[in-house]
This record gives sequence, structure tokens and C-alpha cells, in this order.
Amino acid sequence: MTGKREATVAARKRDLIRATIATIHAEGSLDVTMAEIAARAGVSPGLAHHYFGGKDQLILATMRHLLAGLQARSRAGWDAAETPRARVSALVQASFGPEQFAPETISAWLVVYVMAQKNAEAARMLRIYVRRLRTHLIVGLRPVAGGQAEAIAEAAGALIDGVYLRHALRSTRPDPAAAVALVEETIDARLAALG
Amino acid sequence: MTGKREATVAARKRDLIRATIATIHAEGSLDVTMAEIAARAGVSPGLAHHYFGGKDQLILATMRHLLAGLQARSRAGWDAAETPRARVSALVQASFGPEQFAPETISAWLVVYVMAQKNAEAARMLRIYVRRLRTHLIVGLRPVAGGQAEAIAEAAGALIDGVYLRHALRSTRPDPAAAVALVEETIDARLAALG
Amino acid sequence: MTGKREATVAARKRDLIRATIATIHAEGSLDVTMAEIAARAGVSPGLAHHYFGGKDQLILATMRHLLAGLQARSRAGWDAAETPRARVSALVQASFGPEQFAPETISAWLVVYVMAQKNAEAARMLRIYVRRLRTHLIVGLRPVAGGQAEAIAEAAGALIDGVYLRHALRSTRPDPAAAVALVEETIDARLAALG
Amino acid sequence: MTGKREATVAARKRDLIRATIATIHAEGSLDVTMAEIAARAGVSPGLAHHYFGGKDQLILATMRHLLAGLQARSRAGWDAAETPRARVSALVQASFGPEQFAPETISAWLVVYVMAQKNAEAARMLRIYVRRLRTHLIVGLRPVAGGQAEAIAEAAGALIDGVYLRHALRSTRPDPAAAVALVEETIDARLAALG
DNA sequence: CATGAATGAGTTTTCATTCAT
DNA sequence: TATGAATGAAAACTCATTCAT
Repeated sequence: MTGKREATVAARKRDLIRATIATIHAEGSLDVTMAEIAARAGVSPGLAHHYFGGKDQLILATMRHLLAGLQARSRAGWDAAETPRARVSALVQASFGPEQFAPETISAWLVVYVMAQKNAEAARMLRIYVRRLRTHLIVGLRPVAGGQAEAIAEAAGALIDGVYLRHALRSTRPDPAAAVALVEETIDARLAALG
Repeated sequence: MTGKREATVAARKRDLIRATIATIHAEGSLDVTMAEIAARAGVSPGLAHHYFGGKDQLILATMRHLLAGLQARSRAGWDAAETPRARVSALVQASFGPEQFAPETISAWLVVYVMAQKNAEAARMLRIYVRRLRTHLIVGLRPVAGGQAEAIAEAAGALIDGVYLRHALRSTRPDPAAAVALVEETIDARLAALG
Repeated sequence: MTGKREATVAARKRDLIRATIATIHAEGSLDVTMAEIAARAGVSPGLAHHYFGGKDQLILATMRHLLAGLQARSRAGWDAAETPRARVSALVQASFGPEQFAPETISAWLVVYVMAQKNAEAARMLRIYVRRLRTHLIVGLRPVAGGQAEAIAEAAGALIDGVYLRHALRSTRPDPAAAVALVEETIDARLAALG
Repeated sequence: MTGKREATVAARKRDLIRATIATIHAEGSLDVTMAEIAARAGVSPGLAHHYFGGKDQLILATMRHLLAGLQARSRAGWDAAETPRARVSALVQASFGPEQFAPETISAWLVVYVMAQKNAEAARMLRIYVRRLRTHLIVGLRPVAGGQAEAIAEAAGALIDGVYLRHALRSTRPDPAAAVALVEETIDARLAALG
């Protein structure tokens, strides 16, 4: 009985987070109203509050959801890879996975960056993500790039974010393969330039 | 007579645009009030409306100001450069010039990307900027990169944007030299990988 | 459950419409603020918006309320009357019924005419009212006035509106009986002049 | 020198009053801005203030202009008429003279009635007009209507105002001849009904 | 006298949040 | 729990009026 209820609550929360992403994409900014999100999730405006404690909390929860999804994908690919270079590729591919590189998610990411400008918690979470990606890239690159691992990791990380940013402008469907190729070719070139 | 007046008006407008950038940076988002901007510019809230016709128009004017500054710098560097490769470097350096790569400007750029999600004019202007940078990069790269010019231009453009985005998170002073080096090294690596 | 709630909502809406009429009368013009109306209705300023969607919509709803009241009265009198001439009288009496010819309503009518100058929907509604009154007057007058029915209907309609307009200026209590007499005597005279 | 200046001042004032009428008509309400009126008159917003002392004063001056025009016409017709009945007709015709019955003037009249709801001076002026028209109508009607002169004057006055009001709704060009006929026929009928 | 830049008070409108049911 | 009616604070925007030039 409680179990079922809790399941329902969790489902509602998930619905609300999904609705938040969808609404941000539809609206194109953080200027989304709780009423709009709630309506899209099929619940009352009051409920969103009740569950998350406020708009900021809901946005943060959404952000956590995005980061968790990205991290899960990264970890899975990382664990499955067998060489350092393959581990780096796994991180790149995770960034452009079907769920992460969807137009809705891209819009949400952009908004998350904006939110991080004023919300300490959002900034903290985003910094952790950036640092973690950087650390993993370095670990993966060290065996093949040595002392240049940091620089290449830096470039690769910025490049991934840049590709996201540019797709925020496009109306065309994002092409994950092209995005991956762009980043991979750049990493390869920088590695080749070492020798 | 009129001259002096017009100069004053133009000066006030410039003040307001500068105040807009400063306020966006201070506030960290597009959620800045006209009153706040006006106060920072030392004018009444009503004046910003009077001059620009509304908040959106003021933001767009600010955007135009940023793009114009960037373009002026790019053009100057481009014209002064003597080799194709040097022209490409000029574009990169223009992107990270002291005014463009200041924390205030970085915040404003981020906001502009967000605005472009819902404002058609903002999207149009941003797309023109992206296209122009791309075109120039290709022109500069063609002699040295041949058929790979497009791919490298794409990577370089995304990288520049990515570096900006990452600095939007940092509280430390942006380091133009490091940013330029990051991009230049990547371009060099990709060019080297061709031969 | 819902029934009670809906009743409350409908009641609040009615309150707001009544408050609109009262405020227009007290203020003497369309220059009434939503805050003023809301305060008179005992609700928050935001609620009027929530319910009606804006000031214009609230005024239009008020207008609809006035026209509906007038029409209900007209129809009842019309149906109860047994001769054509009596039907005409019923229309005249409806125009000067206690609710329609109250000072508050008179003020509101004047404002409605002004609003119709710029608001298409208001103009449409007012034109429908004028046309409907005219049509009914003609139907009632035809058996007794023949080909002169149109001209007399026109005069009677204008006279009713003129009496309203003149009472908008007076501070004294409107006298329905005198108003009815004025119009009736004129209609009688014009009918008498036929034969 | 002063003469010329004063002539210019008077001309500017006249321009402003005409611009006020035109703007009220164009805008369809009292919600006209000083800036709009001034622009239409080809002067600066500040000048309208300087000349009239404020918006209310300008509107009142406009009202005075309308009433003066109407009265001049009435007096001229009255003086030229040779029988009591002809004097009454002169008043009716003055009300529907080409300048008075123009769409612009009709709009302005409506606005004047609205203004009289809250502005004491406007109400006073309008009441004087109504009383004067009434008095003159009675004087003209007395010889032919005896004790019924008051009642007929009342009806005629209300009818004139009603015809104006109804034309405020129409988009078609007002037809002075038809308006005069409507009122005249009604007066004739009421006079005929006496015998 | 004339301008029009500038002000700031006043109004509409929006929306996160609360709370009675 | 869940609703959605209601609030009220905050923001954009308007415009009569002022005043330095």
C-alpha cells in the first residue's frame, strides 16, 4: 500500500521533471511557469510545490536528472571499454547519446548554465560535472598523451560543450554521429601531433 | 546645437547598453529589471523604454553592440594579417580580445544564446555571426587545409564557443592567452594531421 | 463538491462585474483601475485578471451582462404583451426598467459607447443591440404604422438613447415613468400623424 | 510685432484644438496622449502644456470650441428665422451642420460627455448647453405648443443627442438631411397631436 | 517663446506560493 | 494527499508634466 503510493509519488516526480524539460524546450528559456509545467505533467500547480518545495528545487532536480543520466551512460561506456583511448571515446559518445543530444535536453542544458550564474547549488553541480569529465578524460588520455593529457582534455571538454551550444541554435535534428566524429577527429589530431 | 543633444542621446544609449551588460553579469541572467539597468546607467526607468522601446529591444541592441565589437576586431585583424593562416589566427584572437573575453561580456553572450531560443531576431543575428565566422574560417583555412577546411572550421568555431561557455562557470579571471593557445594548438594539430 | 466551487467562482465573477459597474459610476469613466474594481469586489487585483484575462475582457463581460439584462427584460415584456402596440411599449419600458435606468447602469452604458469606438468586440455587441431593438420596434410598429414603421422605429431608438445620454449628466435620480412617458408620447404622436 | 506673435499663438492654439479633435476621433477615446496631439499639431509636447496649462485644460478648451461653434451657428439661424417654428428648425439644423455633424466632432462630443462625469467644469459647460438649447426650444415652441412646449422641447433635445450617439457607432458618413428630417418630423408630429 | 529629453508616479499584468477544502 | 482558488509582490510599460537649454 505504501509501496504503491510511493511508486506513484516517484512516478509523478519523474513526470514533473520530464515536463520541466519539455516545457523549457517548448518555451525556450527558464521563463517557464510552474502552472505550465504542472499542466504538462497533468497535475495541479500546488503539487509541484508540494513535491519539490519550490520552483528552484524543481529546476535543480531536473538538472540532477540530466547529470545523472549523463553519468550513468558515461560509466557504462567507460566500464565496457578495454583500452584507455576507447574509454575516452566512451565519454564522448555518452555526451552525444540519444537522450543527451535530443533537442529538449540541449535546451535544458543551456538553461542550466544560465541558472548556474546565480544559483550556487546549480553552479556547484555543474562544476562537479565539468571536473569529473575532465578528470576522466585525463585518466583516459594520460597513457597516450602523457604530459599533454590535461591540455587535450581541456580542448575535448570545451569542444563537447561548444557543439552543444551551437546545436541550441539549430532547428535541424542533431546528428550524434557527426558530433562524435568532430570531437574524435580533433582528439586524434592532437594525439597524432604529439608524436 | 542639435549635435550636442544627439551626442548626449547617443552617449546615454551607450551608457544603457553598457549598464545592461554589467547588470546581466552582476545578476547572472536575463532576469534583470529595467529599473536595475536604468539605475546602473544613472537614468530613470522610463528612459530606457523611451530610447529602446522595451526590454527586448534593449537586449537586442546590447547584442548588436557585442556583435559589432567582435566584428570590428575580427575585420581589423583579418585585414592586417598577411597569410591565410595568420588570418585564421586573427579571428581566434579577436574572439578572445580583452573586451570580448571579459567576464561581463561572457555572461552577456550566454544570455544572448538563451534569448535566441525564443526571440527570432536574436536567433537571426546569432546565426549570422556563426555563419560569418564559419565562412571566414573556411576562407582562411582553404589554402592550407583543402577539402578539410569545413571540418576544421566547424571544430574551431565550436571550440571557441565552448571555451566561452566554460568560462561562464568560472569565477577566475579569463586568460585570453590560454584560450587562444587552446584553440590554436587544436587547429595546428588538425592541420598537421592532414599531411 | 465541484458544484459549490463553481458557484463560488460564478458568484465572484458576478461580484466583479457589479463592482465594475459601481466603480465606473463612482469614478465617472473608463479610467478605472483593476485594483479599484477588485478592491470594491473584495478580491485581490490578480484575481480579476485570472478570471477575465485582462481589463478589456472584464469590461466586455460587464457589457454582456448589461445587454443580457436588457434583453431578458425586453423579451419577457414582449412575450407578455397582447397587441403590437403593447409590444412596442414593452420594449420602451424594458429600456427604463429599475435596473437598466439606475444611475450606475447609465454611467456604464456611456462608457460602453466610448469603448465601442476602439474595441471591435464592443462595437459589434452594441451594433447587435441597436439592430435588434430596431428590428423589434419595426415588427411591433408595422401593423399600426405601415411604411412609416422604419422611420418611427429609428426615432424611438434614438430617443431612448438620447434620454439615457441626458441622464448621464444629471445628478438627480432618474425618473423611469417620465422617461417612458416622453418616448411613448412621441411614438403616439407619430402614429397619430399618420392617419 | 506683438500682434504677429499673438496671431501666431492664437493660430497654434487653434491648431492644437483641431489636433485634439482629430486625435480623439482617430484614437476613439479620451485616451489620447499629449504627445500624440502635439505631434499632430506639429508642435512639441511641452508647448501644449505651456499654452493650455495641462491636458484637462486642453480638453476643456476643445469643448469650449465645440460649444462656441454650435452656439454661433444656432444664433445665426435663430436670428435669420422669421417665425417661431422656423427658429426651432434653425436650432435643429445648427445641431446637424456640416462641422458639428462631422465624424470627428461626434467622437469628440461623446468624449465630452464622458469627461463631464468626473470634471466639474466640463459638466457645468455641458449643462449650460443643454439648458440653453432647452430654453430656446421652449421659446420657439411656446407660440405653437403652449403648455406642451416643455415636453416637446425635452423630446427634441433628447432626440438630437440620441441621433448623435447612434452615429458614434456608425462607420458610414453622417447624413445631416436625414438627421434633420428625423427630428423635424417628430416635432411636427407632436405639434400636430396637440390640436 | 519653444523644444524635447527626462522623470517618476501610476497601471496593468504575471506568477510563485499559500491554504482552505 | 491533492486541488486549484486566491494572493500579493514584483516588473514592464505609459505618459503627463517639468525644466535645462
